[in-house]
Amino acid sequence: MEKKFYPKKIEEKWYKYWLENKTFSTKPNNNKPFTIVIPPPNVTGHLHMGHALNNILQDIIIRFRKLQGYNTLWVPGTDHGGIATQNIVEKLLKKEEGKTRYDLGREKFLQKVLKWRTKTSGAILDQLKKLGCSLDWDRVAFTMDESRSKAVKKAFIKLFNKGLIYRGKRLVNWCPRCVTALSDIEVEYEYEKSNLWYIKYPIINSKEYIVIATTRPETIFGDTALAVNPKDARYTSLVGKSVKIPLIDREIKIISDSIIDKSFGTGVVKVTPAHDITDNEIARRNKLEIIEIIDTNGKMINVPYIYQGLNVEEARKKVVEDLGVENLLLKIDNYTHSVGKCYRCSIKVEPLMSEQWFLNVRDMSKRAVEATNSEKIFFHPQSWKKPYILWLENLRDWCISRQIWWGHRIPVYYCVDEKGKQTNCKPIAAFDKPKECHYCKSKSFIQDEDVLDTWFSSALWPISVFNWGEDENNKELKHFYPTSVLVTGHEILYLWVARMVQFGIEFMKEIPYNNIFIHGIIRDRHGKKMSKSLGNVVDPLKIMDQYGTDALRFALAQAAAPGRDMQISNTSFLAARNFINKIWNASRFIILNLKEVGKLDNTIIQQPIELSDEWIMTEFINSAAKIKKDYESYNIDNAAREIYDFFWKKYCDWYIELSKIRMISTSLNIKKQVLSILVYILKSILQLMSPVIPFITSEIWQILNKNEKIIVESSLLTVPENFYNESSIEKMNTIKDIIMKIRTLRSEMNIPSTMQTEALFNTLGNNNNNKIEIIRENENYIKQLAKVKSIQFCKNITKPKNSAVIIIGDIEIFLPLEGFIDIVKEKIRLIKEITFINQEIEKITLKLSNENFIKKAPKTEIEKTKIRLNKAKLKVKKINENLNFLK
RNA sequence: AGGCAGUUAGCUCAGGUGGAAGAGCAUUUCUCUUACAAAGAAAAGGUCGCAGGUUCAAAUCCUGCACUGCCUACCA
Repeated sequence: MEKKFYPKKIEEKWYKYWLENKTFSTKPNNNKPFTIVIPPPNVTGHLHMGHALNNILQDIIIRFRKLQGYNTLWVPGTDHGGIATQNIVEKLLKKEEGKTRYDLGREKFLQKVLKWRTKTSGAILDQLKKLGCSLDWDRVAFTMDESRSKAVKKAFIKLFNKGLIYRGKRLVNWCPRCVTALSDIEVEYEYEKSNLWYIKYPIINSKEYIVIATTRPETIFGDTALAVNPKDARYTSLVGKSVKIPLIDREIKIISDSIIDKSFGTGVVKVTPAHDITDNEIARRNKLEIIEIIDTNGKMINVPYIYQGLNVEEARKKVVEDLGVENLLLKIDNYTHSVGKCYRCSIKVEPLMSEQWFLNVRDMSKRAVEATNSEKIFFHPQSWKKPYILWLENLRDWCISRQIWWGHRIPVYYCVDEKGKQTNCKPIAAFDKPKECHYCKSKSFIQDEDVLDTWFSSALWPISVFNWGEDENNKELKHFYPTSVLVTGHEILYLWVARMVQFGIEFMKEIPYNNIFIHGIIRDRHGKKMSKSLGNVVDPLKIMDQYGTDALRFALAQAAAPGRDMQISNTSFLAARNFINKIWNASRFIILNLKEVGKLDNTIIQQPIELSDEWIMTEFINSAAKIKKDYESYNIDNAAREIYDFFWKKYCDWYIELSKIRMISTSLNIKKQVLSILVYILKSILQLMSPVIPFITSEIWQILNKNEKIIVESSLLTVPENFYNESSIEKMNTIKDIIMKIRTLRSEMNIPSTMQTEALFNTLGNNNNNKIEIIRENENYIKQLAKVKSIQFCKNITKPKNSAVIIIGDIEIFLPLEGFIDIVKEKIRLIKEITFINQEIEKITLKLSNENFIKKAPKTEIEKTKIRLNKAKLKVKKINENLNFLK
């Protein structure tokens, strides 16, 4: 323990130790469980700052609860990441072999993905280890392993048999690039500059036109009506009439629907039910025909030959051009609107008609809302509760099928006849291919081609990790479920969190967690979201190498106010690293001194014998209570700040410095006494720090207690409440104030630090024995920290020659500074102080002369103000006296 | 369009229940003082977004506005 900089090597050493000793492996025991399931990162993923933050916060919570004696469990795992993973492997396939997944076929392609995933999935888990995460590595789960697959099938079959899962042709969000349907929340909306095209539709049997405004002229071929608001007087006479669709001359009717906004565009809307959600609803209400004109690859179909096969953009250009030629384009406005994009590939989503599987979530949502309203689930911060409930209440059925290959294949089987043709029998949901159809006795079946939305398996995560799929009455599930808290960013609140609640209630009759801790997003120092395209990504692995894992953890913890985004930059990591180093060095000081006194029974705290002892104990008791409360209420940032403040500003700056007086004592007993307190507080604060900075605290703890349990497995030391002494804080403040004022003076007078001065404490009047008593008792402190060699006490003397003065209440402190005092400087200093105090006096006098203040303010407040005024007045008087003396 | 946050020192942020503006980083000055120069001591730096209101008293409570960010939405 010689080095002045803390050794980073210990991080690897300690994690290895924890792994080898299975420190984080948990079995149900008699203690109260505290459980967290990890938000499983995608197998494709590599650790970014967001992961680091998310997992560090979980780790902090788990580690703290372990210290408190809970039966803690944090379950690790990874997600198969459906579309995202398939996309990556497809790209790789194209690059390496120039092939598409169709060239390989389903089976071979899946083998390829599996092979790839075994290669990569270890990486992210190793990175979690590097972060120090106290996950139970005996329980690594994967959303597509056997047990999780069983859970998915089981859940599907239950829902299917209950009639909640159904198949139907509906308008869905479709990604033409991923060639699959997406759920409503997998679409991200972005603003885009575009145009509003005003198109003339000729009215039948008339020379008139009716003009519509649209952002999608290419979809006119799919129009099956025009719609106006029934209350729109401009058009009432036209409702019921027919118009011709430009370029194809198909006739459609003008209808009315109250959803139409009179003030938008011309107040007339072209209705394209097959490719617009609103239009689809209008069509349903008005029983309109649905004509599909865009296929699953985003190409035009069922349109005149010249447009056939064009993609949407090309078709738009051509249609606009042709409308112009026909003189049916009235005008083009600039227009900015939001367009939906695929959350996986950012390609524009096309709403289109497609046969998909849906899950009816109405009842589940209702019960999820009830659970929140009845306060079974708490949000941290609370502000997320409202949007969460609102979302659940407006939820539409969930499109759960995807037209990709990587994922849980829908466990639905259709029976086929001898010719291999699908029959009309009811499809069957089952774990395995059925033996025989109940209806037609056919023995051959085909399985549904689609796979399930990744989030379907994620929604089962809190129960599937406890092997619900295999046995829903197993001991572990009963013990660890419901889990204690879910820690997540708000970006997957709906995608994942809400659905876990729905499924938890559905399958376990109980919510999956009691608390939802939502943290913010990490931004760069300009407040921008970190993204690859912006090139502002900070790699946590690099930060760990550069500053150490503890520093990374501390910096993130300190910034993680619930629900608030955080800006983080190198200076935060630097500051954190310096703090870690401070801990190391302070511990070195104590350990070096411990060696000198030999063995110290550090389980016994000796009685505080002087002010600083009482003070640090009292401060510690206060801080410890705050830190614990902050950990428990997910205010990790506050806990980190309190730790920093207590340890550095109180323990190091004052207590350790003051302990040196006794440390240089020749009496072993005196040394032992102060060391026992130093060690007790060090050990306790190390414990309280250890959830945030597990490595350095483990190392120091072990040096302090060679034969004891490691800090991770220790129990929090009891706080000696009987040493609490409120008055010590006030007393200590008096001493600190004096020391700081002397230091300031010395600094302003440029007194060399090597020079010790004398100090005269001059008491004014008679009624201040209390304070002077405190100073008398603790004059050592002033000598030690303010570089004062001797202190004299006197009463009502006038200022000695060549000395500077400090006035604190009714005590004057004279520092004789023969040879150092600069009379001019001292004068300027005193005058400056007087002007400052005079301003204060003015303010207070004004306040006290306010009749209403005297009448209405509480008496204590008036008293306080009066005392302040008197003190200020006295100070001015004394400074003036000193000033006169200088003349 | 609606909802929710935020706006305090140059930067990043603290400031339960209203009673004299706080920290870290950066800056300046001194100090390698026997745990720590990745440190210590000190200084400087603020009309608490703007405008009203409630109150004896507002950074804090209320109303409006502005800007920033996020979420939601059937913006044709």
